[in-house]
Amino acid sequence: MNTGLFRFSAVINPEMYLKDPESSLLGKNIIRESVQMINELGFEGFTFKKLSQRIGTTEASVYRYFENKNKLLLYLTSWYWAWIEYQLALINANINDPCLKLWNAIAVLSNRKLTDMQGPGDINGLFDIICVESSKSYFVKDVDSLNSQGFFYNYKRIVANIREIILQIDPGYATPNMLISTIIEGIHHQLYFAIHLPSLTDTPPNEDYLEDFYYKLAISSIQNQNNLK
Amino acid sequence: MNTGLFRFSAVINPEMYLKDPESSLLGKNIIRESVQMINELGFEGFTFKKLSQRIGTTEASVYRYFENKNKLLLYLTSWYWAWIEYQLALINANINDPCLKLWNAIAVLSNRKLTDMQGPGDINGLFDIICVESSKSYFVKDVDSLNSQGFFYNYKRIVANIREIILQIDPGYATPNMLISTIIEGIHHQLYFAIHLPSLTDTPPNEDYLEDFYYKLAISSIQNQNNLK
DNA sequence: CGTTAATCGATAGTATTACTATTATTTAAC
DNA sequence: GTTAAATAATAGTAATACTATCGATTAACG
Repeated sequence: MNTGLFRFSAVINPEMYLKDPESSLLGKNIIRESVQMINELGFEGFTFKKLSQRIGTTEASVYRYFENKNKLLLYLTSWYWAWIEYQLALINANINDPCLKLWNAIAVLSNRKLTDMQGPGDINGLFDIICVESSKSYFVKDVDSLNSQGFFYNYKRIVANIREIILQIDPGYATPNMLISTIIEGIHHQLYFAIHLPSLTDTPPNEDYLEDFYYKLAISSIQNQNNLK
Repeated sequence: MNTGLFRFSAVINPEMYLKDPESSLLGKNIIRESVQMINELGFEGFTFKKLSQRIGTTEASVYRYFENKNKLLLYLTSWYWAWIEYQLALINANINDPCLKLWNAIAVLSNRKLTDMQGPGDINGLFDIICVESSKSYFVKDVDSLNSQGFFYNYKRIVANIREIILQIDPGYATPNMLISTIIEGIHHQLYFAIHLPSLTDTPPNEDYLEDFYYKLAISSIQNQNNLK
């Protein structure tokens, strides 16, 4: 619950929707229930028809908000990255140690360090969608067109954001973008593998094994880049 | 061209197909053209109808070989991993240094060190499918059922294979599976990002930047796991 | 040489998906 | 109280993802 005098509001490229889902009750229902249903049915099994039946409206009404379900997925992922940007700003406010900042960032990306301010909607359900379905928003034939329309801007901002932290640790580190995107996608994969394909990951020895693994991976890569033959 | 007296043959779980595509000319056409068409149209745009028109047969005939296009994708990815297992065996035959073995493995996984023995079919086209589409074979609602039927066995074998190399470098390394699956998925992502979302990766400074990055990442993680606070 | 079985092509048909269009009704805005 | 906007209701289309049936061809076997 948000009891404060300000609240989080995601900045989303308006071209992702036909009508702003935040602007009406129906729009909010579309967002809330689509998160639920994508997790229940998987993105392939999810359709606007099923969604409209569940929220007691018609397919045509849903289509007035989103061109198709891929655009809806793009909207959800962009919303998530805006939320992450906000979480990063909060958790690293007034912190100077760049290593701690990196640790915090990795914890936030692992959905572990959530500030007490709750997000609107089901943020855990949304995180599950990010882990399982979000790569389907860019592994598509029209990725270049989507990219030129700025549909991946929110994701890119997070990568740029964490790149600055890494460069604070070592301004000479050569491949910060590769490191960050490897870690982000890695977190999502490992969480999925832990549930569905456990032999592709390792049994968690402790609570924060995931942050631990990726933080150490990052730090050792940064520190060792010039020490290896 | 294979001019030798033995040739590569992939071992695939027979439950992935209804009729072995290797057993007939039509089956081989299905495999060859589906690799082409999935790359041209993307997996979502690819249909059995379009495939059958292209190879001059009927939809029903294609359905006699594969239950649906997801099973075909599973077949293609399994075929790829069998091919990789064979490549790994060749490139690391008679090599003792586990670090060199790891480097070779990462080079093979990056589609860079191909032995002179050509694989049947378009291995580069298949590799593109692996980078872009293969995660869609496990990010599905019925992943657990597919997994229990052994449909990801060939992938798991590669991970187990490279885990042994890592444990040769350091028998005490705690998270070899996480490291390997992170690297494998990372390679595929970075190659895709380099073409379509370049701000999520870094501009390649040299030819083997990708192997270089992931090899250093692996080695520094292995060497440093106990040196960090 | 003839029978049988397997394979494939041809055709047809169904349920679902992914939309688009139209109209009437309700709600909100001024 | 009028006007405009939003939505519900209905209908319809093209494509997708299959399934079923039926001959024609080929191969396998005795």
